[in-house]
Amino acid sequence: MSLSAPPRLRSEWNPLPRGFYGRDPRRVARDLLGKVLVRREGRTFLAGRIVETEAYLGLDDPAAHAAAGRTPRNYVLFGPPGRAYVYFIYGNHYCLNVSCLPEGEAGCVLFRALEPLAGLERMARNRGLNLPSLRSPAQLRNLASGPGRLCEALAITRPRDNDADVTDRDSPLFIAGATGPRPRISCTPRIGIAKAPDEPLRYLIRGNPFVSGPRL
DNA sequence: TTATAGATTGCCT
DNA sequence: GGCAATCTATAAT
Repeated sequence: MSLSAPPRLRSEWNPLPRGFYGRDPRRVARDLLGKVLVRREGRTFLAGRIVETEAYLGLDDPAAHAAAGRTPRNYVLFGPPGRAYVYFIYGNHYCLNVSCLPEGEAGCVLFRALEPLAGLERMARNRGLNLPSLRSPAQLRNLASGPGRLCEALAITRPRDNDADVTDRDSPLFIAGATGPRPRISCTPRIGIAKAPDEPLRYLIRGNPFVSGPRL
């Protein structure tokens, strides 16, 4: 299924350094594919391989929350790189981003889909699914495919997880590197936005079944 | 103070 | 494919 095999053991989840995030969001979005998003819930660890991301460029990107300038909602985007930006949308769902670019510049990457690696039972429960449904390939695909589903599976909410440091292995939310060959990547327009809909800023692992929406 | 759109999802026909 | 759910940020009055 996947060309590169991400680590499934907690001891091998080593956070990426802050410098990884202090770059152009397009580069970060592409390089995050294949990496591992790790969620700690008490003693339980949930993890998934990042298979789909979108870049949001900051003040000059009309589709980005940062385009409105710094507000109480989006202040994390203007802070140091490598922090979680969590927001609530459509009265129903949370979405997870990570801040990019040096402090003072507001770019970010939206996480759109995960391939579940660890804690699948807990994810299913968080999503309101029963455990037998995990045996259905379709249900398994839907576990964390989509920005809202991903947050529900990992129980990511605001304000609790907003501004979490994803470079700290003791954080409730961090991102670990991966070994093995780099995944094959496709680039498409972003999904679900009305402004700047044609910019090719969505990145995905080619052919991966956990990607949401058009797979290309 | 009121109105509206929104980086989504799931259920309906 | 259509649309309601349901809250927040921001724009308009």
